[in-house]
Amino acid sequence: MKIMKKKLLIKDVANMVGVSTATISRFLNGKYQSMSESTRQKIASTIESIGYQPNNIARSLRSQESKTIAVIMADIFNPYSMDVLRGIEEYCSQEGYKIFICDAKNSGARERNYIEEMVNRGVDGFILNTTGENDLFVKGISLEHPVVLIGRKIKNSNISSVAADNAQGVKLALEHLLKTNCQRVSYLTPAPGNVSPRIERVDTFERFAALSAFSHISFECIKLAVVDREHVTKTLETLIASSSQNHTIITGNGLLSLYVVQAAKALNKRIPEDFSLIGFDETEWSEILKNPLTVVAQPTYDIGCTAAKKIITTLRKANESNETQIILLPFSLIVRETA
Amino acid sequence: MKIMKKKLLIKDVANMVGVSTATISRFLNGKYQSMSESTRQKIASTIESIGYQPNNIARSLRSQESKTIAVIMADIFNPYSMDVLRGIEEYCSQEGYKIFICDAKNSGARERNYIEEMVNRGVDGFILNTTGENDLFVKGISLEHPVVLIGRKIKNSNISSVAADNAQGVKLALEHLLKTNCQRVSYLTPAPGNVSPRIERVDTFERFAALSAFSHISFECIKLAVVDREHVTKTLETLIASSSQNHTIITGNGLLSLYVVQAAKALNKRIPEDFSLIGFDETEWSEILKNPLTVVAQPTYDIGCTAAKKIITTLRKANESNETQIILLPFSLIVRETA
DNA sequence: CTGAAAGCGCTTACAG
DNA sequence: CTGAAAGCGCTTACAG
Repeated sequence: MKIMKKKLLIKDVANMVGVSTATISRFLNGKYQSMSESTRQKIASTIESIGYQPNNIARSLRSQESKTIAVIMADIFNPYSMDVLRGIEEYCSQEGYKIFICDAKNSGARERNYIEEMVNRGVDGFILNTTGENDLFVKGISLEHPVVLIGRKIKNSNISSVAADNAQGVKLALEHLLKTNCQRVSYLTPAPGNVSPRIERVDTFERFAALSAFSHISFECIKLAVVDREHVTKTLETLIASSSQNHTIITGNGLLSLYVVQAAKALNKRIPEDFSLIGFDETEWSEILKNPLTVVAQPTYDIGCTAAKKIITTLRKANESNETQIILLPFSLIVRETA
Repeated sequence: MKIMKKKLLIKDVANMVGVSTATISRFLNGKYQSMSESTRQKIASTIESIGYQPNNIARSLRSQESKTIAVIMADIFNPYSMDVLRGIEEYCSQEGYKIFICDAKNSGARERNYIEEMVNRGVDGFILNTTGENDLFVKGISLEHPVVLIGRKIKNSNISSVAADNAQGVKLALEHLLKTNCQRVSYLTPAPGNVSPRIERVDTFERFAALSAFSHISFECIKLAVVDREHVTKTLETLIASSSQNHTIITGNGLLSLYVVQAAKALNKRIPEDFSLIGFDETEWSEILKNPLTVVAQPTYDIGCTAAKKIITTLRKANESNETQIILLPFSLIVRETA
């Protein structure tokens, strides 16, 4: 037996106060200058006492804004994504925005579906950690809706983006190696495809490899078409078989770091005794390894906050200047024991 | 320079096809029986070719349903929550529902705000991993909106819930210990407060402690008012100082497991040489420890799917029977090396 | 099988 | 400072 206390409407409030719905609406939207102090107070106390809350669906339909932002992540279950989301969520909720979180599961098709669905749900803007498979489509969307990209860029577009400074991150890792007696570096990365940070890092590695300061170190980039435990184990096995002394492996993300640590265990290799390891991205477990993991960490939480701030600022300035910005945030090196 | 291609409306489609908007609307809602085969086809091909997509805000306002479910988690950044969310997301998206994910950050006040906000945004139902601080309020909500609880229960209510079977989980852990020569068990848990699974586990521990089969083992429950690394380290230090032989610590969640492992490292204690450890909840890093962690794991993904299924079924059956269900899913024991 | 018309609950020019 | 009225983009009884 459901006791449906009838939902209160704006006209109920209007009747109780003895004014029109227009005035109540003005109150709800904070337009206090356009009403007398006394009506203002009457409305305030009435709403307070009966606990009226406006229907946001109706507000959105009429005002064409929903105070909602769609956040579409390429892969939400990556720890990187989680931390970024935390930043986005915190900033948005503090500014009165709600977020739709969508997981593209690394599929361009899913990503497109979500974007369309969110347009139809009237979100005010998008924060996109794009799969890299929808550059053209996303450019199109950005002409009609505010978009900020996180972690990934789209070439030849004027879409704002917030990301870690990959060139600086690679530099940080390599300069650290210069202080050791490292003679060989293998960078393990998922196949870059059209994913901008992966491309940037590989490019930076290759630039450094050509530098005379690094001439005593041999470089290689290993691009994994499939990232799972089995493939990483096989790769590591080959790598170690051919291993010279003072070999450092750099892993392109937290998942790869995890797989390498697992693979080393399976192959009975010790880190750093048998090879050194630097991971991109901080992980929950970095510190609890027998030898804690040395890591080059992104400011994930900041990336989230900054992206949220950028989109909300854009929304507020509406059709004003709204300049494109590429915001780069620095990595930090956390030296522990594996390198 | 924004090129706003004017958003297509239902009346545009109606004009193009040469029927009324009512007919288009019927098509959109799949009421094909109430139109001729030929209009149906004309509408289908027109919509397809111009790429019309209905405005969901308007649909929601009019039809009073939004195909949206609010998921409010006590603490989203708990790995447990993440896995449950994955299950919810997958089931919902497959059924055409979108979800709002909210993080109460373990605050009852935030939880209440989110619930109200979501009501005003017209969600069709709630999946709640409640903080335990809003039992009365949630009961009230459940009279007016479909609610399913996950992981946590509300006493004296007839709200459906999906959770792991805590009594069975504790049993699993303790029966495993019976096979070792364990003589002392310390169960580390966040202070139970009004959080049902914590209470259930403590109760079960105490029931078992009283059993003759366990009479050779001494039991204690340690309820932590604050859960952070520092407090756990202190607790562990005390615990170990007083330690008899064959001491097993059981941790009440993944975060506690992490802190205990870190604390052991800091205190220079080895697991399982100095004490054994069983963690509630599987973690990403269980396998990469020097001695991989023995764990009692919840079927998190299943919990999510099951909860999503329950709420969607309820929504579909509308005002039908809609029976209250308490669904208990089993833990599984993963024996590794720490116990 | 199809359409005219009312209405979902708000907001906002417009007029006073 | 305030209200009457139109309208956001759909859906749905009702009538035919």
